[in-house]
Amino acid sequence: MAEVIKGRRQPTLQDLAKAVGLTANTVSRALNDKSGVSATTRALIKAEAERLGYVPNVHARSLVLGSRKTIGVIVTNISNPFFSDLVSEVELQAQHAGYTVLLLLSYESAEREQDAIDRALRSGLDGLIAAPVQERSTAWTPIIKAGIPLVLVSRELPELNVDFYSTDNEAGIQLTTDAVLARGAKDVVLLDEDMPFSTIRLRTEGFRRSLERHGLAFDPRNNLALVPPARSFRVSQSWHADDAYRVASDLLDRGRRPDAFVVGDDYYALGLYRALRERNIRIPDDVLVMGWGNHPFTRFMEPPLSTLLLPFEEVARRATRRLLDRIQGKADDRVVNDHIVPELVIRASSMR
Amino acid sequence: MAEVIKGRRQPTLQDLAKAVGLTANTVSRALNDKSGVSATTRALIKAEAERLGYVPNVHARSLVLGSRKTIGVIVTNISNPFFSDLVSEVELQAQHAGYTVLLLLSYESAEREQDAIDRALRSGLDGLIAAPVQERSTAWTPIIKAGIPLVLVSRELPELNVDFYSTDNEAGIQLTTDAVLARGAKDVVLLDEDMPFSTIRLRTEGFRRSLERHGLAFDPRNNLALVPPARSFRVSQSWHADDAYRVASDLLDRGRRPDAFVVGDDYYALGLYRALRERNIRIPDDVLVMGWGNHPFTRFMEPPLSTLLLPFEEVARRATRRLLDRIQGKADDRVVNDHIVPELVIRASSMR
DNA sequence: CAAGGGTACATTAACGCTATCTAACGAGGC
DNA sequence: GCCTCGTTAGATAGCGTTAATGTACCCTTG
Repeated sequence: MAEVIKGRRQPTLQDLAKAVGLTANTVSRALNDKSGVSATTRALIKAEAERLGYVPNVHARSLVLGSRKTIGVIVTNISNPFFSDLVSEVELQAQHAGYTVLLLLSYESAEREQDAIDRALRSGLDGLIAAPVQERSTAWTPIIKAGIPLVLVSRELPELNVDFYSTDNEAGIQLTTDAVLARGAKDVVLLDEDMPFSTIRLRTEGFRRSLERHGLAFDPRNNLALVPPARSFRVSQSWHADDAYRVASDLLDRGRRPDAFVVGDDYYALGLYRALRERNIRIPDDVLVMGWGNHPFTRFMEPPLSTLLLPFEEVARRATRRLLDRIQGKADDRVVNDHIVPELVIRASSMR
Repeated sequence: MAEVIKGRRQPTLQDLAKAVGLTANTVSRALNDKSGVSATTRALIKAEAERLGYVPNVHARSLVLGSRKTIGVIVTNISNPFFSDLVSEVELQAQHAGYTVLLLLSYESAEREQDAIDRALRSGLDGLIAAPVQERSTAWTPIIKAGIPLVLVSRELPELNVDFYSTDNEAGIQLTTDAVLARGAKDVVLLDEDMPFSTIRLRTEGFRRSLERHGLAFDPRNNLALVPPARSFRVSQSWHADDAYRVASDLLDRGRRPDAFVVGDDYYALGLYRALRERNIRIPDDVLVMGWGNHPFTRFMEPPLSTLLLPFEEVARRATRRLLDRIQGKADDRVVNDHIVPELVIRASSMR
């Protein structure tokens, strides 16, 4: 009994061939809908395959075809809604194209990223979509050397000269900044993370330009409030709000009273709201607030937070299509650098 | 030139063997740290492997070893923080054990789940962790027949007779219900999703028992407010809050004034807060509110929401360990059914 | 009815790796 | 100096599939 259950291995192509009295080759062609098999034999084979519960061995298949029909995704952390949206959409697109997705997490650490790259390299992937952690691009060269198509998202590594898709951070910050300036704000503070990422640099730059375009001076000491970088990326990002709360409280306690805040993360707005509320500073009457990310909870903040809808799904869609094109050799030689402009979501926090 | 770049395929074991003047066999043993190779040759081989950038071909390796060192995870949706935490932790544990993770999403649809199962079956996985969508267990039997170790999480399928790990829904609802009852609530409403899941049934049951243990009657018409089931699982779950807002508003507009709400999802609390605020019903003075899930934003709600910390990471940790044990044949024959008790997080919304 | 062409299947050979078995070699014991 | 034994490496086989090539056989055609 036990022998029957435990000892029965998965039926192979050979077993199937023997069962129908044909050779493995014919059976293979029949199942893969290739020519050279009569309709009746094909039907017979397929019926028998069904009956035996035959499942082709991917390992053997991958070996001979040189492909596993799998793409890898390296992101820091899927607790971040941006990345979970991104990964979800990649999975969906990949699925449509008959690919599966290998998930590799780097947890915002260079060593873990290196490890993820190594594992990607050893996983026989057909392609890789990655949001890099470090600015050092050399970690990725083995992927390129191995001939594995690579598409970057979210954070750019210009030296690598590979396709890149991202939300347009510069356009985004200009949208949010302009929105408060259009409502008459004259003294705006950008509350953002103190991290050496290109994304954050672009935001600061765009912010400065928006102010200057409106004839306002940009002074880092006055117009910038920096939230210390994240401590851990495992846990949910509520500490983002805590840190922002502290930074905003300090600023307000120093007597600073800007008439608008533009933040780099909706969670910062959460902390900022509390800091303002504790000091009876009213939103939007006394101060305008613009968020970043359109997190699901923002619509239910009090007052509802104006924010920026980031097109991460579209980023993922384009990146995946591009990757699949590269895998299938259908892509042109041009290296894509695509920044997708986000969308303003205006709610009460910025309306006066 | 182009020929050199494009034509150079990945070096194989044979290439490496030729380069060092040995056979593939010896090289294999050297690289895999098996006995039968002298220390000096081993070092020589490893150096040459490094120099050539040799990466073993997983396809061939998987074929001969019969394993891909990959486990699959099927969940409905990683936008749900519970599942993203779950998947993250599975990835972390798997990584430690030298496994990679294949992500398959079912989007809360039976057809997509079936598709995910098919793809899992055809992916040559060593094992599978899944949170099932449908209650029909037959979809999973091919996995079991194929001898792929399966561990279920979050939603149970008793007929399947496989290991199961979950947060303890019954204990959880009793914790939250008892918390408001202990603060003197006499008329409690459970605001939960109207879905035929075992998890939700268990919650309703536990809720009823908590009331009865405190000598209170349970009447579905009075003590239950049902939120219509989710429409789509692609997008973030802010509509959860919308739906809850509507249901709560209806209830309040019918003149019903319970002295406590216990909800099945923190997002419901978000909608509930708004409905209450609009009617000038104060939390916690007029009504106590208990959430479910300890989402990152709950600490920053006004007032901060008391809620339930769900030990999804622990669930993932145990499930993954069990799966790896099964894969490695180290598990006992006993089928595990493990419910991990959540933890109360008491904040202002339930304190009076 | 022989030549030609297509169909339907079989035979053989990879794909790149690991495992088992075998051979060569040098060291040590009597 | 012969035998034994342990160590190191080579030879061979096989994992399950697909691709390339071969070979019957039947049908058509002049």
